[in-house]
Amino acid sequence: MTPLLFSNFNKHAHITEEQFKVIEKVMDKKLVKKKKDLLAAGEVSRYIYFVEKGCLRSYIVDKDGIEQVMQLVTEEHWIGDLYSFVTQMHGTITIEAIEDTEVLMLSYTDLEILYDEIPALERFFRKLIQRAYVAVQQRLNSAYSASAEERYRELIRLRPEIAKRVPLIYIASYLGITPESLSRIRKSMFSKAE
Amino acid sequence: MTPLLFSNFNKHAHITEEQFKVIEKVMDKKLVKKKKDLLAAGEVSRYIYFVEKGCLRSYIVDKDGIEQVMQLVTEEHWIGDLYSFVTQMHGTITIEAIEDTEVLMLSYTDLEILYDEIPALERFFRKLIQRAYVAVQQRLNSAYSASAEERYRELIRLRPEIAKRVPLIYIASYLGITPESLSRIRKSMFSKAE
DNA sequence: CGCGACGTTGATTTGCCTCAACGATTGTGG
DNA sequence: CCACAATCGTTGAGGCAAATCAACGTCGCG
Repeated sequence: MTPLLFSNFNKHAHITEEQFKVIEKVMDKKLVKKKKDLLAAGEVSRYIYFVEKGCLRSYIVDKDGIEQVMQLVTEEHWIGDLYSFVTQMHGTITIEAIEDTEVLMLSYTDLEILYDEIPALERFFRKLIQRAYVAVQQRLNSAYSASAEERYRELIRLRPEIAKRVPLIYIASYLGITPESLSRIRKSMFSKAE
Repeated sequence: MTPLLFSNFNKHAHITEEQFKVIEKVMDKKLVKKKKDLLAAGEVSRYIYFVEKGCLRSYIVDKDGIEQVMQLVTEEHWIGDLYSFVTQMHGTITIEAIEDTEVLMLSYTDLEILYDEIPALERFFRKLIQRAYVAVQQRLNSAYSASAEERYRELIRLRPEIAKRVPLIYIASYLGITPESLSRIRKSMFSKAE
């Protein structure tokens, strides 16, 4: 029994214990050591992952060879290369553990079957992706209209646990700035007694 | 009968004609004149909209009073303030017609009922939002790692009809740049014989 | 016709990047 | 268990892409 996952489902949907047992049966646990990849760019992503313990980042490598962090995820959140997962084509995203991490894996083929068996599961993921869409749209707005310092303050406000746990180089990349710039921003924020 | 909507549903789901008739019955048509609002910031968005004819933009006004265009949408696409729609809280997005436009409206309350009656409809919107999520995530990556000119070229490549139909001021805002910068980018692109 | 919306051009500024160097930790193989 | 390397964070100097501020031409339309 994995209570974190059960409560996660029931935050935004109504999955019965019987339904949950069916889902749980097809999900395997996987451990990922710090700095190791859960998914490598170029692979077809056959799974999406629910984080039970630890911390992960997903990133792409842009045309200049720069890693661009897309997601920073801790316990009780889902992560994956959604493009590759839903199309079952080769992906561009790498997912790497920032700490030793435990995830539960849900495969594409199992999920397709479960969607037909358990409509509440499809509802859950529809709502999950709705929220993710709204969140990334807001990040895009910030990228275009807020300064680097404002984006960093917003991250601290909305996701304090990320700001604490994740090395600044990944925070910087997630905010679309260089580590040097983030360092200077922090310096000026602390000297301004804030 | 609205064949555009029926074919749109069946691009990524399987909606029978009987199911479609049920959906169609609750959707009203609305005309929006050029420059008029379909949805104003501050309202609760009770509808999502399918564009049958015309062109719309959605935007927010940022803290400095600058309009930030979030979506540019033409025929056979959906638009809405998803945050306000799914939470039924006050929204921040305005939707305005760029041309005289005809939309079909689907209300929150009707959709909630239809989700229970027609699981295929829930599947359709799950997939629709999945694609929207992937697209906006890619825009975010571009915002952080591509130049303004690269983003503009990408828009022309991926959405040529938008680049043709939409005034440059809105294109610029959608790309997160000023109209002056877009003008200079276009000048240099054309002089470079491309 | 006159006015607002749209697009362009020029001069100047600026926020963040690049490049370079250097401590402090952490981890690891000999 | 220690030496050495890699990772992480910081600081400084200089550069650049795009913003800002200002002005102006054109077009469509009420």
